[in-house]
Amino acid sequence: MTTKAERTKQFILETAAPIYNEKGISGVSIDDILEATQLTKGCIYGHFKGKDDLSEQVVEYSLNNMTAKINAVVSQETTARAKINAFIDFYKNPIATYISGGCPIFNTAVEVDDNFPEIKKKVAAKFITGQQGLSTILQQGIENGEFSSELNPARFAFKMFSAIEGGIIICRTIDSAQPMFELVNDLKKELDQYCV
Amino acid sequence: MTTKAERTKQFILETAAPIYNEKGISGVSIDDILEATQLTKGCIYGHFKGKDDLSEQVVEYSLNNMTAKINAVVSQETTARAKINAFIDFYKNPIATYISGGCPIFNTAVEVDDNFPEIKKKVAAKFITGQQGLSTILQQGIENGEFSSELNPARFAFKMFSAIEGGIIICRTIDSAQPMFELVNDLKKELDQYCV
DNA sequence: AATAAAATATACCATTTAGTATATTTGCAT
DNA sequence: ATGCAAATATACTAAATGGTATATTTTATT
Repeated sequence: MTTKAERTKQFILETAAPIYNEKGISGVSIDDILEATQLTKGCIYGHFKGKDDLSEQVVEYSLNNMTAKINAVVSQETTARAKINAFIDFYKNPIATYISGGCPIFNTAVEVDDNFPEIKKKVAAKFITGQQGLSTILQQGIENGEFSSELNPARFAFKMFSAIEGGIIICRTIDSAQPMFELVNDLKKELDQYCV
Repeated sequence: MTTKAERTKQFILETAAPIYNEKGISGVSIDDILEATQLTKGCIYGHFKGKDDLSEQVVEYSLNNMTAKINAVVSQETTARAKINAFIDFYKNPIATYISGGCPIFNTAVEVDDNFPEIKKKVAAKFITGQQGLSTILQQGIENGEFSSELNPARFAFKMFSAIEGGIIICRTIDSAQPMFELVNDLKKELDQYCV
């Protein structure tokens, strides 16, 4: 059974997550969170040591939430090809993103790069496990005969992930989803070339 | 002849640019700029209306500086192929970037997405002209027989640019340039396929 | 060299922000 | 149902931040 405090903390994390994703860590104030949650300082500071702690936990929540969602979508599929397509499709709409404000993994990566070493480590870990996950799927696709051994799993995974994340950012900035749809098709076609 | 004020303003922009690129607009305080420039508030506010104005002009300076540098590098080459390679190579080192802190176009894009509509417009314009520039180079490459007409200039340009920018961010976060070097090679190889 | 205008420095103010001490309310085991 | 501990609210403080009014210095023209 969940205690009241656990539920409140969860509620804070859930409510703060999109705000952090939109405004960025430096752009969020405690008052923003108070207003959104309709809670008070005493309550927030009862659950978090301070703003740094709050930021760290909110970002961690967003990262975990995002990767869990991706894993859920991908693991529903059975073939390697279908898994990769599911991954690509998960990201295909750059405007209406899973969590408002774009991909939290990337948004966070850009911001913490030079200034938040602790959070940076967490994002880096997500990149590495994500990259490994995609590589493994592609590798298994080669092993079970879906893909030709010409395919380099790690390199294709990196290129695909980079292009998708970069594409999202460009599309969100120019307010057009069209290039992303084309990109998604191109990436699928590129993988087609390795289908035996 | 440049006046003292013009030189001071230029100095402020130059000095502030990497700070903004590293910390982000929301992460920079006026005091950061005062400390870096060793100037005083009276001086800063003599040149800029306020923090918003300063931010806007610094970002604009960084964007223009970046695109001018890219243009310089690309326009030195004569063939379409060499121009594209020059573009790719310009971005190939994600750790030691032209301006400290990564690509200012992308860093800015991520931050202003939801909160700074005026600056967002400027970044969007850079994306669009950049995309057009690359497309035009590829198109001319087709026309002069360097590339096959199978190549879709706009789509290849978008994929390439997205992958490069996404790759930079991932590499900077995981503190490794290796995947970027591989990506750069893969992109060049991909373009090779269209060489006649 | 003198001077007006432009540029820069100094000293201050108001607001926002993070954080804390303490009071009050609420949850929950007995 | 009651009492205690946990959770939340209130009221306050200190520091940081953006901004301004005014004084001083510097630049450049005559």
